[in-house]
Amino acid sequence: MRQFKAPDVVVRRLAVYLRTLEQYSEADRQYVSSQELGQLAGFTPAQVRKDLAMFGEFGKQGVGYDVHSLQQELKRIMHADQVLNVALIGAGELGIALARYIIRRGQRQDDYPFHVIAAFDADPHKIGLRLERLVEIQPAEMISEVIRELAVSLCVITVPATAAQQVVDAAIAGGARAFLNFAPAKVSVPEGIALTNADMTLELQQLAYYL
Amino acid sequence: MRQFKAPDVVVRRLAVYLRTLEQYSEADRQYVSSQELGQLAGFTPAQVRKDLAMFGEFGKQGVGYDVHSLQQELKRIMHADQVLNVALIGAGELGIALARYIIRRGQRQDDYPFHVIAAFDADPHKIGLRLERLVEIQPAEMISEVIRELAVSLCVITVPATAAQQVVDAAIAGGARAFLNFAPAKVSVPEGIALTNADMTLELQQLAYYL
DNA sequence: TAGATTGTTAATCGATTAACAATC
DNA sequence: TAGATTGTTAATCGATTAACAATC
Repeated sequence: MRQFKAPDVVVRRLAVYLRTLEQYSEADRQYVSSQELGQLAGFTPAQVRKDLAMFGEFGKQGVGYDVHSLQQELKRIMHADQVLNVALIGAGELGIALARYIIRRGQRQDDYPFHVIAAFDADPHKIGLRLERLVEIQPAEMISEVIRELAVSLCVITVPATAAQQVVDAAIAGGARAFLNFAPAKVSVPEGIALTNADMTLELQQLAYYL
Repeated sequence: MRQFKAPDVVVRRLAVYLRTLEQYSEADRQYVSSQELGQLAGFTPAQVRKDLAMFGEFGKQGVGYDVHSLQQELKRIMHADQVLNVALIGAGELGIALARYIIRRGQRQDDYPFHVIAAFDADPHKIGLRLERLVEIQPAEMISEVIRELAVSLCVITVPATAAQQVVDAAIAGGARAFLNFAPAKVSVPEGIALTNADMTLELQQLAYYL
């Protein structure tokens, strides 16, 4: 297990740093300072240094961070250096669109770490259909079994609110450990399981406050 | 303008409370305690009370909160009591799926506050097509003008990363004030404009850390 | 009245910012 | 060496939790 628990806000920023570094990497820049990285990522230089220092000493005083090696370190920390098997649970219109989005990105970018390898739906009419001619939709009853067989670690949840908790429970039973939940429902997960809510309506409702 | 600035984390929880209250409302429960609401929403009773107390005294000691009136108050605070005009910018597969999701929810639930009334795309072949036979896709050049004419306040951004900043700028020029950004790009907005990032890859990358 | 639960204050906890010695 | 920038410590800021008087 991990020796210390980095705050969620730091993890979020690390993901942004990693995305930002790609630009420097593509531009073949050798070094980047916390100042520059912060600027482009939208954070202060002090925060960049503090965040990175939580995981090691990656910089050179007076010079900055080596773009390539920092990118490697961050990929390692964020597990972006390994293939992660993703399952789609709920193959409605939204789910299919999201899954296609991930699959296509993986087809364009060869080091894209997220591979959609399973899809599930409760509707018998959808069973056997394939996403992008690749991923076959399987019945919801198979969730635990298939997730275990295929070593799925990450699930995208796009079922109706009423079904969310039960499919997540089934996925956890199969060994899944992280969930991106688009269902407008509160889903409880045990210690050690990660879940992020991405319910569109909730996001829009939050934004509405600022109007 | 608003007299005090509630922290973003509080706004997020308010949106959850509002969603949670619907369940009590449908069950025709008259009162709910901070204990019960917190339980169902996934927060502590103390936090519920503190959050609500920031906006007024909505409860009765010894009794709890009147479900209906708290719901009304929260709707007012969150601007869920008024129709909010939403534009979709970027009518690719993901955008269309998200817009349909919002439109259909509005068709099912008559007090759903988000109304998609405009859609834009840069692809000439898509101009004139309609989402759910209702919302016509217009050219990207029309963003500022149409947003102003139709009084759009909220935009869902589903364009490629390279186009994100410019369409947001155009929307702001037209008077839009809040953005839900699905593009994998950092978008800068001036003071007073709200923007939430909902980039799927970023969300998945964050989750990957916990594996 | 007795029991329950709020609204609020004080205590704790954690994250951000500022500053600077270390050092490339 | 001189200039630049890191890693880290201390100071500040803000959010959460605990506790309880007020009161329905």
